[in-house]
Amino acid sequence: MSGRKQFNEDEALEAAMRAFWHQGYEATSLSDLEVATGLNKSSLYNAFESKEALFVRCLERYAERVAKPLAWELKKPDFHAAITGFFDRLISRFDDPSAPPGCLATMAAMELGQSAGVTAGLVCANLEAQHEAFEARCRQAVSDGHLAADTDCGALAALLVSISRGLAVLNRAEGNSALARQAVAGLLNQVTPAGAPRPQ
Amino acid sequence: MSGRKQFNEDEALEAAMRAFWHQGYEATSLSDLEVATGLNKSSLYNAFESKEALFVRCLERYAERVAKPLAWELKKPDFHAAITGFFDRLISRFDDPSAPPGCLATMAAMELGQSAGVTAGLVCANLEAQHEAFEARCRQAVSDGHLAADTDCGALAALLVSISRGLAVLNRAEGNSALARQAVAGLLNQVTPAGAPRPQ
DNA sequence: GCGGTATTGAACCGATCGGTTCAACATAGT
DNA sequence: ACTATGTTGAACCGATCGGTTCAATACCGC
Repeated sequence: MSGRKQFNEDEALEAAMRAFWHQGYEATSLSDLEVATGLNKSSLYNAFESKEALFVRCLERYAERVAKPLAWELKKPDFHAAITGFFDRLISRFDDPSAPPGCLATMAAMELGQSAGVTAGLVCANLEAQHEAFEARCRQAVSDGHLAADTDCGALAALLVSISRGLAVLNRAEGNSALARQAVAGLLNQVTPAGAPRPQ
Repeated sequence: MSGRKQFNEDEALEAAMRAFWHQGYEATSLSDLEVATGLNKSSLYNAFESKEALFVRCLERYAERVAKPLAWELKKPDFHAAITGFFDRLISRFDDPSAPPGCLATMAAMELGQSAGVTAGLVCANLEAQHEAFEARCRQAVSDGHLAADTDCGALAALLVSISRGLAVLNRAEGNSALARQAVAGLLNQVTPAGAPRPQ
């Protein structure tokens, strides 16, 4: 009941998430996490069971605090505005110098691959969630008349997932958002041209 | 002059490349490389200067032996066939169980980020090369009348780069090519519908 | 067989890894 | 002030890391 209760778990998680986001899972050592969180190794081990367990918490936090707000853009009633909003917001995160480059979930996907374990499962679930969000939005666009009735929503959604992950790769590699910006421009030209319903 | 000359450098490089491709740069230890190449640690250090130098050689080999043949598909005279050929061939590599999942260059891009060093430069150069190859092909399609005259070829090329890297992420994460296949189908539906010249 | 060389195995280096333990410490409630 | 509790620092564990060295070995051309 009594005793000291300081040390904000939320702040620690945020700091750890950013550390992992900067350097990847393996490259981030417990020492790095100590520095990032300002916590002692013992405290870290005490609060979170292990490095992997901490990383899982960080991935969950990332999905909740970073990925989900992006998906909110898809709620816009106009399909073109929704897609534009999503990718514009993604690009502006790339431009934010306070945000680490790339995407934590994408880094984890490449690093951990399909290795057994909780993390790999989370990575796949994250991918699936993004796919379903896009697919649901595309289906809505079809019933709204913003997309042709015969649109393969699953395929289009997979394409959008692929693009968003590819953008993260581009941003991670070159550090700026130049190429990613071009890619988004290309996307908006080709896939969802302004003026809503696609011809033909 | 005389002496022994066995130990095929080409085979060693191939094996090392596949090892890096499977596990990433950091996660592949010298011991792993010993097992993969069948060479002694001393031999590796003797033939290639260091682990990083070996990795650079592997990246160069990857660009030459894996990436370049993919780009050859772009030489097909019909634009739609060229793009289809590129991505179909990429997908079939994902289906090849003898090929490691994902893409070595993309893994390196995520892992090494924009960290200083030779490798980071190579990764960016690789990205730029792919972008230029796509852009040149798009320009040709414009002059062939396969793409609208006002097409932003740089943007479209960046989009295609982004998609191809995103596909590697998808394949890496889920191990199969299901989602990647869907994404390519979406791409072919939206960006380069069969029947050549895009409407409008 | 002989000489010379490519290759090997093994030992070793300092450093770091994730994980664990525990005594010392600081603090908030009583 | 006392005590219970959260936190800290430091030492330690076994293991592995990339890198280096060197004597022993296997093999080729002669």
